[in-house]
Amino acid sequence: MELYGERGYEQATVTEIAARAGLTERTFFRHYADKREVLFGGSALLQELLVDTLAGAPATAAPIDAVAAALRAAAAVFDERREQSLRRQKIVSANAELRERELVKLASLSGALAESLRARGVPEPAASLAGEAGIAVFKVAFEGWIEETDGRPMGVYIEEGLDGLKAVMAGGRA
Amino acid sequence: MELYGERGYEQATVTEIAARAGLTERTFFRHYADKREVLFGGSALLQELLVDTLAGAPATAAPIDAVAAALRAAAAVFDERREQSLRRQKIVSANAELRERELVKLASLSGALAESLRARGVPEPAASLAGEAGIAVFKVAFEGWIEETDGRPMGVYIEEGLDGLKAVMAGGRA
DNA sequence: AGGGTGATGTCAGTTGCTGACATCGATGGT
DNA sequence: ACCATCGATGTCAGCAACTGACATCACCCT
Repeated sequence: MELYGERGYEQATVTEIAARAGLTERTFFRHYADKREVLFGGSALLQELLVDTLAGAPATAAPIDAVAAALRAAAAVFDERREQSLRRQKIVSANAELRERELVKLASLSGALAESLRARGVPEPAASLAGEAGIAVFKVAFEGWIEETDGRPMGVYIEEGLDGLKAVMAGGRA
Repeated sequence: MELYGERGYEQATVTEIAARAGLTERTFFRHYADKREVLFGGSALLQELLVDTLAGAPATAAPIDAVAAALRAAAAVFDERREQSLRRQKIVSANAELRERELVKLASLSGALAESLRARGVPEPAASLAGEAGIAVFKVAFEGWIEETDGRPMGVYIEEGLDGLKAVMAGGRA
């Protein structure tokens, strides 16, 4: 399916993609809601991992700590698939429509975190804020992890992001 | 241009919209990059307001305080146009493509805040984190402000969001 | 008057995406 | 073994978003 890698996302027509997979265009659209979705199937798994980890955190844990646990679990998964993540991200960031869709997936993750926090009894707006904060940290950490070439695992970037956001919200200057 | 309000976003074809404005479909696409952009023209103004306000904050202000000032300025503008915001948001939230585009605009705001902070000498990743945090607060506050029917101005929701996020990041439970 | 410039119209074409209907292979009950 | 059913796939026709190429027209400047 990585015809996108060869010719770029826009240049690859759905008909070609389907043909390459031995299928019809119509069949493609029965499996994926639209041309973009092919690249975002894994996001549902990520969301599941985040929610499950968050739900598994001790009931006494503060919301931000439960979110942090979820982010750490996610980071571990990404570290296992660095190559694949890199290839995928290269395609996504090269195209506006794909970046747009990525934001939708991130927003969905944020919503899922918030929902999961609410299930633990965290009231609004704290639940939504914690969900958004978690995804903000994830975004910034992921970006750093993808760009850097030193072999630092994503978990390090997550901790850096968590600490950085805590400092910022406490009125820190760096 | 609020043919969207009458028949819903999807039902209104670009040809119709253009005709209603006394123009051609082709001309429409010369003014707007795509069908969605018509509803997001104001976002550039909002971005300008945020950036200018942030740039106008005292050089001694902590990043989060500069961001807070920008959010307060934005809130004031929204309060002046509550009716228009409500009508617009009703259309946007009713359609997935429009919600998607809204996320792009919010991400752009976040990036602009970060850029502006960097110009003040705030290092990465603090600048990006503060930008993301600001937009997170904005999102949650806007949502609350739009849904509620009591006449509380958006500034109140912004303060609530800022305090809430500070509490969350400090390890608070509500 | 004439020439340049920018906004608009016209036209033809590509591509993402959808609905309706046909086909076909596997599965399961009798 | 037979057939009914069902899920996945193919076929076809069509709509609407979007684009490139070219013509036209209004307006301004000299």
